[in-house]
Amino acid sequence: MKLFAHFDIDAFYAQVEQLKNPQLRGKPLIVGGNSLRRSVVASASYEARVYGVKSGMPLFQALRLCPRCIVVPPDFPLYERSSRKFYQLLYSISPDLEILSQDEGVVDLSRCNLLYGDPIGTLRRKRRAMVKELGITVSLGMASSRLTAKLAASRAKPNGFLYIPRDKELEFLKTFSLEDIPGIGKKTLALLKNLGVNSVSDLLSFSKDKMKETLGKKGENLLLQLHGLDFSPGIAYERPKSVSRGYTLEKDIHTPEEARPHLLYLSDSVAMRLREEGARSERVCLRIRRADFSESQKCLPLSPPGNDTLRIYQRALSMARSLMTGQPVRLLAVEASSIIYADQKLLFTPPEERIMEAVERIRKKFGFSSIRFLGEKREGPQGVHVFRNARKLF
DNA sequence: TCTGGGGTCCTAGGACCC
DNA sequence: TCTGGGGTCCTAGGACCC
Repeated sequence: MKLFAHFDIDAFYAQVEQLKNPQLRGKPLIVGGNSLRRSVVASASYEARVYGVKSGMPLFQALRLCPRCIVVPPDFPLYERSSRKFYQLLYSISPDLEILSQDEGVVDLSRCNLLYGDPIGTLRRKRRAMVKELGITVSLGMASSRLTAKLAASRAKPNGFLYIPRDKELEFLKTFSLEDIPGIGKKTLALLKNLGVNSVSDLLSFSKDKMKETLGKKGENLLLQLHGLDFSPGIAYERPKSVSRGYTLEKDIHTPEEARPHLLYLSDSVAMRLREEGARSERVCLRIRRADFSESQKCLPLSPPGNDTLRIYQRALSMARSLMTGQPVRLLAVEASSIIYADQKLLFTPPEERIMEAVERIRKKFGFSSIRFLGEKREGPQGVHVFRNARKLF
């Protein structure tokens, strides 16, 4: 029998911050970006959600709803460590595991019949043990399909458990609105409404061919998943296919010259991440977002494939020269894609990489900021100090 | 006071080759 | 003269997710 257990950490970043700093516990907390003016809520504690604060909401708007909310900048390396612990606990349940994000994973229990006589009861206990072990709460949804298990976990939040038996699944799915279904975003929702599909019930009775015709492969897959007919194999872990770094600038810029220090910083961050992963990239892309929120992207091959800061930077700068044509630009992002890992052998090592190996050794010994590229913008868009005066602004 | 950052997957169109 | 058909690769852009 098919059975999936979908684990989802509640308000992940906010909970980790509250675990780190006990003074934040029980308080309305927002984890959010580096700039008060131009960032959004990355995660909000349940105490903050009471005020209507949601992730993705602009920070200034969230603080208007909840002036007594405490804002903490994100500490990604810390969340990374929590994630790894979470993954290990999932893996100990079964290696038939798919990691979906930093705070979500689904275990396929279909082959665990002999191991767990009563999988529902066992997993329920395992969730409680996991909460104790991690020090943060996790919700668990169980069902015979991935999609239903995920929705069950979302319904169980926070700190809950929900199992949907096979014969109750369709009924359960119909209690959700279309926009709650993963894969249905703004655009798809509008398309569906145009077709007269206004509810999950409507969608369930829609023909597969018609879905394929209007929404392509995605629509077809969505329908299969809703009917519990998704047989794609789970994948425990895949190495990243692309690595990118980008940020919104504190102030709009207009020329490639102004972009230079940012591009050098972003290129260096991307290159460092590639080296940490033992990876090289065959393609460098630059993405810009203009003040009107329109975006453009350009890519250039990196031949031979590499992970050195300077060659990535040179390409980013040359693309900036063709992309930036005078309009105000608010975001810059550098991406390395078409990644080759060290175990996929290269014919020879480009000389630039030997320089980077030396840089790496210096940084290891004397710290990251001990060596920097000339003209590089070392800080992100802005420091953290702004939050101390946040309340004065409202 | 407009609207983050880091990813994945899919599609459409053009170039190129036989 | 008046111009095929199919496969593959590359690039740009769009939609979506947490």
